[in-house]
Amino acid sequence: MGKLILDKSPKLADVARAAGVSKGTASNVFNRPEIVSKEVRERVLAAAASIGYSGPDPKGRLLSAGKVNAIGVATVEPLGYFFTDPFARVLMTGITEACDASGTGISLVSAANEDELIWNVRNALVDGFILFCLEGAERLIDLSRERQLPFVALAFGHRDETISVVAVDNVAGARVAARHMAELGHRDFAILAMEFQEGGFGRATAERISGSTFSASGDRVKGYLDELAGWNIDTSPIPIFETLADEATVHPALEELFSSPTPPTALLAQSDRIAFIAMDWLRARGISVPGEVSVIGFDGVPECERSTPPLTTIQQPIAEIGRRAVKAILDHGHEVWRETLDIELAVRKSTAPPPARRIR
Amino acid sequence: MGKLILDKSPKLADVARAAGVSKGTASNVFNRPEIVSKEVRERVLAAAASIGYSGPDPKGRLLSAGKVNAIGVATVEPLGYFFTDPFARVLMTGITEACDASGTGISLVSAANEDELIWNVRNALVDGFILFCLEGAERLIDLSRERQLPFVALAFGHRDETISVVAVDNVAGARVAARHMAELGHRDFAILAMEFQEGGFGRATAERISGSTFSASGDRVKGYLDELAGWNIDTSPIPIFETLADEATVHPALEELFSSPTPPTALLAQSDRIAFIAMDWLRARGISVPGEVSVIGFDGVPECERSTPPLTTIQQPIAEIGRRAVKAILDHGHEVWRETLDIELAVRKSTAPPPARRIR
DNA sequence: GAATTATTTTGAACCGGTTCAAGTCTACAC
DNA sequence: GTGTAGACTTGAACCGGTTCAAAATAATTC
Repeated sequence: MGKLILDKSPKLADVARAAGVSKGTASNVFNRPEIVSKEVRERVLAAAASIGYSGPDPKGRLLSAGKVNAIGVATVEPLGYFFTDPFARVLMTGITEACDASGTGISLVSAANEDELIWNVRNALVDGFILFCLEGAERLIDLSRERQLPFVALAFGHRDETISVVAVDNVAGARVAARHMAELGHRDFAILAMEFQEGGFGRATAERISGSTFSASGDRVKGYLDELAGWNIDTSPIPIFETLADEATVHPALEELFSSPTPPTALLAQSDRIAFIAMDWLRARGISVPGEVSVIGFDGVPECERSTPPLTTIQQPIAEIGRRAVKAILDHGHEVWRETLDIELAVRKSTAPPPARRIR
Repeated sequence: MGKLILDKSPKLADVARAAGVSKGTASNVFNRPEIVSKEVRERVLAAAASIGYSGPDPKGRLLSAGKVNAIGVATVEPLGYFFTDPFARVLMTGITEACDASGTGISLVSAANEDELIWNVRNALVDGFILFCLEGAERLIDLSRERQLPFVALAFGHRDETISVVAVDNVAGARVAARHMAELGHRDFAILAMEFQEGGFGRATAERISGSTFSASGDRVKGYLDELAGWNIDTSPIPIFETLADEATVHPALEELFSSPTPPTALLAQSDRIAFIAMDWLRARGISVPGEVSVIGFDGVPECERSTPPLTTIQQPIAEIGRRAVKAILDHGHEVWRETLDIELAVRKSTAPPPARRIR
């Protein structure tokens, strides 16, 4: 009955002392019990039980083990983003599948504000990062690079060839979207784009597009225009509106477009979200989709099947992107790993030939 | 130009040596720069930059800091559960809100199989656990207790008074559900219950119910029956079917119920999920809801508003449960914290008075 | 110029484990 | 009785930081 009072939770060394063995042996009892003699093993276990020690603290193990066995999924958004955003949710499904299969944990890294994000990325206990590069991609990438851990950027067709990326070919996807519309006979287009540069919206100028920081939006515009040019359509008058994918920035664009004497018959939306907002607005205005206006989205979130009308869109292999990202981290670590996945056209009910009077 | 080759990533000690200061000072440069003289600070930073050191490794800090600054959210399900299950998603929304507000990270702890779950719970780098106790509650609770970290169980009206719990009053909720149906005039009931004991389904016996391991289902049955007894309804013939909340176990129950000469006019479903499956089945059979049969759910997931018809249900404050759980961990640590939140009846379109011919 | 006080810096202890080369012990063969 | 392989154990080094009392240095006061 040595010390009766134990103010701190017991540690491995206490167990070892209580059992009269070395720390090394005590450690083995918990991690490689088979190499310890039965007798000693039981003695150590008994000692552990008697002083209330319930196995090695992972915090201690971590340092020497080096590996956390978890990957961080990071984004510049509040944490709730992972559970509310449709795209993110499907992506997470893919990520979780791959993590489950490999016994890897997931840490959500994110923040409401810049300072916290920095702290969170710097201090996340993870073996690598998957970055949702929706915006603020640069910051996130810089921070991750600082950590000197493997990381892979998603949905980010960045020019920087030195970072790992799993993404789709945005130019090709946009071409497919535009081709679909052209094949249906449309000739009057408008583009509802995502941000080209931080926080911008409104009618977009050519320089703003070419100087886009967020390359996905720039690439998609390029894809649309390249394709349409191939159909002998003069692309220069096609209006391009930059939006933040919310009603506040999409509605004004629509107002402007549909107050024109010759409104577009085909709306090329750079994301499903933008397309949904547009369709809601059109319905509220009594403009029929696809009767008067056809709308095509981009991404292929599950909601496309349930919208009214169901949205024709460019389907990204969202979950697959997630799975590949995990593999990139786990199997390829620090090596630069770049993968481009195929997209598919998913035709639903929001696209049709233009109204007869508008066929030229 | 001392050592040109650096095979391992530099550590704080290397920086200190390179800058000619003590390790303690180097540490201060990164954590409390204000107490270090400008001159020394710059020298250390320069040394760090020159040998490629990018700030203290959180793995090292962890040990002495003690706190991870993250809480684990655990369940006995594959990781994808957090992103696909509607109830879980709303819960996570609440949890993320509270975590965002307090700058706490989230680790998802979960597993496809038992062994992995044990490993994951034992090794999760977290300051506490929130347990989704849907099933396998005991295991999860035992494992968490072993870790000697604060934890709180959700949606688990466990008898064990020594664990922290944030939940709703299932008995009261069920009473409200039954009362609503009774007030509408229903007298012919059937109960579609969740599991009472691991993996069970089919017609449930009284002993199976009273011996239920998963108390939520038992409590809800109790609530239904208590309330109905108060309406002078003989509760003994009310059929109670245990289900796994999937089609495979709900459909047979419905087959049996609706092949009877006097099928129920009121279906008390213990979860929205069960209610949705029931409504789908009824629609497929051409049985009108709520014309011929009224259905009430339990939980209040967002889908209730979009089902056909929209589901009348017992609304749990799901997100609030999540928020409170985080607070329980963060603010109350190891102390036993028990909270019972109020439920609300959400009347939608799936309940109505019984068909005239069935009013007694 | 000595005594105080404020500001920096140091160095050792500590956080809680894991690892592995070297050492001890046992058993069995010759 | 000696040699040797096999089975356990030991103990020190290490993982990468943080912390804080004490020492050193600088600035102020009288």
